[in-house]
Order: sequence, then structure tokens, then C-alpha cells
Amino acid sequence: MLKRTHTCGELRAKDIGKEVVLNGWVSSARDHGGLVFVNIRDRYGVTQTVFDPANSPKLMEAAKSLRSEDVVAVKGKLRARPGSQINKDMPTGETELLAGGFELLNRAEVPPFEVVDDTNASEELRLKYRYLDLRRPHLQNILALRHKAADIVRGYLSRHNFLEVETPVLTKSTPEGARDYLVPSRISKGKFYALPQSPQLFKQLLMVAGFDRYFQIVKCFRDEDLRADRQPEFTQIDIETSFLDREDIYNIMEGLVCELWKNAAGVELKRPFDRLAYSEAIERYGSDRPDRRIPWELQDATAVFKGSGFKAFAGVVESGGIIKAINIKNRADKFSRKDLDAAGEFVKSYGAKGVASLKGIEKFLSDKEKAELKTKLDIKENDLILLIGDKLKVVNDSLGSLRVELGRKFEAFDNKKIDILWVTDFPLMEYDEKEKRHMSLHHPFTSPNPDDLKLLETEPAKARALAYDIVVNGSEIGGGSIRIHNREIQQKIFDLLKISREEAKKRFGFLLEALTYGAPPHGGIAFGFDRIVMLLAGTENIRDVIAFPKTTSASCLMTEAPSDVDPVQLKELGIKIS
RNA sequence: GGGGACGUAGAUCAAUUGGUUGGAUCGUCGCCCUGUCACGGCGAAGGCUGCGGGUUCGAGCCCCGUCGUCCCCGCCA
Repeated sequence: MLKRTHTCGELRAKDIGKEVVLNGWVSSARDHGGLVFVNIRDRYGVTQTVFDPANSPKLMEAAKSLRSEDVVAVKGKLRARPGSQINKDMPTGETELLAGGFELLNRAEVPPFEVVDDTNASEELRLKYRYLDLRRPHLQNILALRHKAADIVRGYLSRHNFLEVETPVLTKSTPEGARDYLVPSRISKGKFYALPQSPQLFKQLLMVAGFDRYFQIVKCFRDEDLRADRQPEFTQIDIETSFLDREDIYNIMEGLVCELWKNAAGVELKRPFDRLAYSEAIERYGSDRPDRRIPWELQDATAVFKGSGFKAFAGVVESGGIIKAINIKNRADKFSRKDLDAAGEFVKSYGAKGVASLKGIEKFLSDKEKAELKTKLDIKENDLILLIGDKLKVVNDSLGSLRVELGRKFEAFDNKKIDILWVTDFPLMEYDEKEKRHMSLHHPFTSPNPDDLKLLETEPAKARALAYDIVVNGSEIGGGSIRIHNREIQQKIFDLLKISREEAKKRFGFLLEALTYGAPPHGGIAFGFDRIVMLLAGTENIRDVIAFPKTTSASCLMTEAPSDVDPVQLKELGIKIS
């Protein structure tokens, strides 16, 4: 076959006169009767080839049969386009390849949709023919960006003395956390491996083993429902270190994040990153992953409504709930009755009964109450005040989410701005009403803050953890903690979580045992690599950054996985489907 | 598990209050065309309206079920 001498994206004016060969896909073929233009596309770009009868009438006739997505090799001399024919929208637009010969490497069927960036084909169809969708420059660029980001991560961490170590994919179900994907064992019938939700225990064991700086770009699996930013298998940058405290980890990781944004997106981030305590994040933004680009904050107005003429809120205060408000500055005129109804529907999904606008409830309020609100919320002409009264958690969840929803709707911030911060001092655990016990907020190997050890005895839910998340534009891109390296403290945590000694021993006795053989103080972090690439690429959907993603029902439209298996396979595994 | 939106030529969409023969654009196919680049012109083919049931004289449209896609809540240490 004719082998390419150049890619379809590199030919420029300086190459004019060269004999070249291009390989690629026909992206468009324009037959003018007496002259045929064929654009050839590969991963690097598009180059126009021209079949001119003045050069070879026979060749031109043959080129007339070319169709979109045929695979071709074209040989010829690169020439300048006539001045008026230069295409400024194409990087290769100053030149064209005058075909002197071509080879049809493979014929393509008519594709189910046009392979162009501004395709309007449904995502369903594009997922079924993902290999065609991936031919689009947009997706090719994102996957190239993903590769670059991975390369930056490996480079940075390697320079900082981290070792990439692989950990098992066929492993053991870990405690708490997400639902596991299970893999039946043929050799031990009736037993199962679990795919890792993260290599958490292995990276801690690597610390015990003395690999004081470990990382891995690694697939993780969680059998939970999907979202626009959640896939059942996803990629983490998993990191663990020994002999470092939180400050050291913040420092090294800020360096990594800055290098990612600088080298992959050309954005300089300011260091050090801001820090915000979890409690303050909830108070001011109603969320542990605040998007601070949106200007409005949640304000507590509970005191104003105590015994108020607005009975709904007075009742909320009476029963121990809270009232919070946001002041959406200077946008009252852009918020219709219909918008308010929509906001009401929106907050209902978070368990709130509804949302009140100040305008709507003003008539029930005394002059004093109105004056208090005006001062407290700094109300000016045309400000839109929205209020929710309910139980603490419901108010924070619903009003915090509404804040983000309306921030996006009103485009109340600069889209190019990057807001990055650490959220610190998470609670170690919280009480679960359904399970009637405390549950780890992060995971059961997270170290309590030494200052709060006494609280563990009295009010465990108030004890802070040495845990931290890193948040970019309201999206959690990573989280980690200092771990427990002391067997007694680890046992104490299990006791508080009501994980019995037998249970603990059965499920991760190997870790407990390892902690007794000289475990160094250690801690780490895991970044959601897909989410980082989403932010770098500026896309809202995780499927855009994964080559072969799954639908929201966790199936692959291309391979049709999951699928039935041969009964023989099941028999070998000792599995019966009921 | 719950809520919402959607499903009509190969693709993207339209189709009056439930009413005669279900349209448009892109693509495809044929003919014409020497400077296009989403080429252009003329013409043609292409439909089990996701699937199953029901209501009705009559269903793309209404009802029930089912399958699939997307978004959200729950879930995701």
C-alpha cells in the first residue's frame, strides 16, 4: 500500500512542491464534473486533495466513486491554492494535494450519521456506533487532552519521587461504601471476588511496606446509579504518602493541580488554594462542594421569623427548624411567577415543601420584621429574596442546590473563572437514622483530628476528621485523609461504627494485622480523573471524556453488555439464575 | 426505588380538536457541472409512527403496559 509521508494536519505553505502521500478517511467528496475535490481526514487534521483531468483524466474518473468514510491513500505533489481559493478556516488551507495516484484501502458503508463535529445525531445512535463518533475531531481532541493530563500526572509525581504500583482488580469486598461489582470464583465455587471501589487498603499496605510515595492511575468500580458525572467504572489518580501531614499533602497536590491546569488548559492558578471548613461551607453555601463563582450566599433568618405573622415559618421555628434566605441581587425583574413555581418544584425534590419569595409573604410580616430582613440581607431595589424554612439539612440541601441552579440560569458569574478550594475538617462520622448507628463520612480508616479524640467518647458526630476534599467550580475532584496507623484507634473507630471484632477481622483483618507490624504515619488522596478531564475540556458530561462509556442504565449500546452468558459458563461457576 | 422529558424516512424534526394521500431539511441514489471546501442545479427512492394491548366509525395523536435514551432525587465510605 501507499504509506503516508505526512499526516493530514501538518502540510503548510513551506511544504509546497513536495511529493507526499496521505492516508486517511474521506470527510467530503465534491464532484464538479470536470474536477473533483476530496478532503482527507485523520487524527491530525484535514487536507484537501484535488483530482484534475489536466493531470490525469483517468484518475479523476476513478475518484468520482469516492464516498464519505472510505479509507484512501493519495499520492501527489503539494501545490499552492490559487490566492482567492485559500481557506483560512483550515490550518492546511493554503495548500492542496494534486492527486497523481490513489489507492482505495477500504470501502465504507454509508454511515448511520454524518461524522462531523456539529452532528445532530442522537447520543443513543452515536453510542451504538461509538467508533464512528470517536472519529469526530471534538472527541479525538478530548481523548488527546485526557492522555496529556495523564502524562502530566505521571511526570509530576515521578519527579516528586512517587512510584506507580499496580494493585489487584480481582480483590475482596471492602467495608461500607458503595455496592460492589462481584466476580464469581470458578475454583472456589460459591465465593466471589469484588472489583475495587478504590485501592484504599492496598495503598495503605504499600505504606506499611515502605513505598512512602505511591500513585496509580487506576480503574475503580461502583455498582450505583449513574449521573451526568458518574459512571460505574471510572478512573482515579490514587495517591498515598508516608511521614507527611495535611499541610505537606496540600502543598504537593496543589503543585500537581496547578501543573495540570497550566500545561493542559493554559490556566495559571493562584497558590495556596483557599481553605474552607466543612461547617462553614454548609452554613454559607448549603453544600460541601460550594461553587463560589456564584455571588449569593445563604443567610440565616430564623430569628426574624420567631412568632412571625407568616405562620408557616413561625411553625418551622417552633419545631426546631431553620429559615434561610438568598439575596439574588438586582434580578427581581427577571424572575416571573412561572420561575418561582419552577423553583418550588425544584426544591421539592430535595424534600423542601416549597420556596417563598419575600414579595409573596411581605403582607404577613410586621414592619419590624421587614426592617430586620432588609438590614440582615442588605436588600436593595430590585433584589430577589428567596426563602426556605424546614429542618436544617433540608434547608441547606434545597436552598444550596437552588442557589447553584439559579446561578447557572441567570449566568451570574464569569464562566472562564476557576474557583478552587480545599474543604477541610469534615466530621468523622454521622448518625444514620435508618441503620441506627454512626457511619463514616469518608471511610473507616480516616484519622480523627487528635484535638477531638475526647469527643469520640461523648459526641462522636461532633469529632472532626483529618479529611479534605478539593473542589473546582462546585465539582468535587478529589478527596482524602490522614489515615489511622494505630491499631487501638482503628479498633475504637470500628467499635463506634458498630463493626464487630469478628466482622472486622473477617473483612480486613489483614489491614489490622499490618498496622501492628510498624505502620508509618500515612495519608493520601484520590482524584477523580474523569472529572478533572471534564473541567479541562469544558464539558458537562462524563461520557465525553471516556472512550467507551455506558448509558444511564449501565449498559454499553455498542457491545450490548451486560449480556446473557452460555449456560456452560454458569455451570462451571456453580451459579443458578433464579 | 421515585420524579420529569423524549421515541415518526438512514439522520434531525414537523403533522390543526382524534379525521381523506404523514411533510421538511440533511444524507443516499441517478443525471448535469473545472475552483469547491456543509459545492451547486435537476430528478428519484426511502415510513409496521419503538413494541404489545385498549378506547373509538376512525389513533402518529387519547388510555394501560413494556422496552430504550437523557436529566434529577434517593444511592454514590
